[in-house]
Amino acid sequence: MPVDNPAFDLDQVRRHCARCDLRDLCLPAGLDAADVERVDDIVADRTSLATGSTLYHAGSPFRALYVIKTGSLKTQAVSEGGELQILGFHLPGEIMGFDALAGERHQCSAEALEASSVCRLPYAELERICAAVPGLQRQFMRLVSREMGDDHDHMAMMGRNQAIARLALFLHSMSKRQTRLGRSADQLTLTMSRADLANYLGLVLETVSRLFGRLQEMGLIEVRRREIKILDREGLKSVGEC
Amino acid sequence: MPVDNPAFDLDQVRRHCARCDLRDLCLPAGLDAADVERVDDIVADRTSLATGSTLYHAGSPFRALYVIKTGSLKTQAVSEGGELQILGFHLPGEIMGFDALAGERHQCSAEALEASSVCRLPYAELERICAAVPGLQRQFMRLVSREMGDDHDHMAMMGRNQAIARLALFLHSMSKRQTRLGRSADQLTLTMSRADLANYLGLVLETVSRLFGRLQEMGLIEVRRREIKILDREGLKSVGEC
DNA sequence: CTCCCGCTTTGATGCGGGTCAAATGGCCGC
DNA sequence: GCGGCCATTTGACCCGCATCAAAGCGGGAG
Repeated sequence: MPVDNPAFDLDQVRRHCARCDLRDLCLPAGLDAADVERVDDIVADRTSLATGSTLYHAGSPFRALYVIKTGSLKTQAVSEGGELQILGFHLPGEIMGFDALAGERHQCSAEALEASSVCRLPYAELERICAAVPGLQRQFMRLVSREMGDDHDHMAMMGRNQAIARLALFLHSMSKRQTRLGRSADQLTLTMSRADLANYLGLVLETVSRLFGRLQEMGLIEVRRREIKILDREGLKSVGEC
Repeated sequence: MPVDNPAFDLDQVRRHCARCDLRDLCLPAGLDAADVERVDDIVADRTSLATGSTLYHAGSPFRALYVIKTGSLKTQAVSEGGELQILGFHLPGEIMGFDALAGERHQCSAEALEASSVCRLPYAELERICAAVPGLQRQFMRLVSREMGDDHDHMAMMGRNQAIARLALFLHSMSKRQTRLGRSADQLTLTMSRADLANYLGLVLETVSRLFGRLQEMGLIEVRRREIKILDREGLKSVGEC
C-alpha cells in the first residue's frame, strides 16, 4: 500500500507535525510543543496514495483514522442493490474513517482523486493519548464535528430541488473549504470527474455539464475543464438560494 | 424551559441511568456500576419537552449535549436565503448537538415532534470524565459515529432520483432504527408531518402523499394517517433500489 | 506525431414530479 | 354535537431534468 520513493527526502515529509503546514488545522492545533511531540509519536506512518487507489474499503475492519496531508479523496457507499452514492469529497486537514467506530468496520470506501498523502492514526493509541492530553481530546472532537457540519451542508444542498442551486451551493461550499486551507477562494481546481460530482449532487453528469455552461453564460463563473474561476460570488450565492 | 409536573414521581424519571431502559444504547453501555454512577452525576437535568418546543436554536452558544430519553425530535438548518432543510429525525438513545462543537455555537435547531424528554450533559464535565473513564470515551465516540452513519444513510437516500425509492428507503431505515430500540420492526408511528417528511426527502408534500398511496396499492405497506404497517419488507427494499 | 480511449459537451425527446387548485377528513375548543 | 382549522389527499397541467444518442476534445501510449 505505501509507495516509497527513495529519491525523495522522506524524513522531511514523513515526520514532525511541528513542521507541517496543516498543524493549525489538524490535531495538534492549540497544543504545546511537548504534546505535539506525543501526537507525532503515534502517527504510524505517512502514506502516499496514487490517483484511484483505495485508502480503505467498506466492510474492512477498523483500525485507524486518517488525516489528509495533501491531495483529495472521495468516500462512497454501495447499497445492497448495488447503487453507488458518493458521500463526500475530502481536503487536507480533514479527518477520515470516523463513521467506522460504531460498527468496528468501515461503512464506506475512500479513494484518492489525485496523488495524495495521509497520516495514519491507530485508533487504540489515539484513544489512549486523548485521555492524557485534554487539549487533544477537544481538538479531535472539533475535527469530527467539522466533518459532521460538512455532511449537513451536503444534505442542505441535496434538499434544493433546483439542480442549478445545488451546483451553485457546491461551488460556494468548496470555495469556503479552500479558504480554510489558505488557498484562493476564487480559483477552484476540481479533482473529481463530472460523473462523481453528478452522483454527489444527485444529478446525472449531462445535467452537471449543462449547468456549468449555464453558470458561465450568466457570467458567474469561468469554466475550463476542471478549473473553475468564480467571477461573481454574490450572484452564485443567490442562485444557490433557488 | 423545563416542565415540572408535581403529580408525577420525578425521582423515578429524572435520576439513575442504572434503571434507564436505554442504558445499553446510551452512554453507560459497557460501564461498570461505579462508572455509571459517575455519568449519572454529571447529567445536569432530565428535561421534558412539549410538542413543538425547541431544545436549542441555531446560533445559540453551545454548552451541552443531549441524549434523547423518550419521544422524538427533528433538527433543521436555515440557509442564508431562508431555505429550511430538515437534517434528521432523532429517536431515543441518540445523541444531539454534536455538530456545534467545531464552532462553539449550534449550527441547527432541534424541535420536539411529540412530548419528549432528554438528558442534558454539560460538555465541560462530559469532557472531564471521558478522560477519566476510558470505556465512556469509547462509547461516546460510538454514539457520535452512529449519528454520522445515520447522516450517510440520509445522503444515500437523497441520492436516489426516483422519488418512490427515497420513501421506501426512508421507511426501511426507520424500521431498522426502531429495532435498535426493541420496538416492532413492522409497525411505525411517524411523528413528523408529511411536510417535514417531504422536506427531509427533498420532495414536496403532495408527492409524498401520493407515494404513500402508491406503496399501499402495491401491497407493500398499510397507511392510516401517521401509522404505517410494513406488509412486505423485501418488496419495499427492492423499490428502494430504484 | 498519430491513434485511441475516456471524459466532457451538446442535441432531441419524453416523463416524473413540481406547481397550483380544490376537496376531504380529523381533531380541538366551545 | 357543531364549527372551524389544519393536515392530508386527490386532480390537472406543464416544466425541468433524465434518458438516449452522437460529436468534440485532451492526454497518454507507442
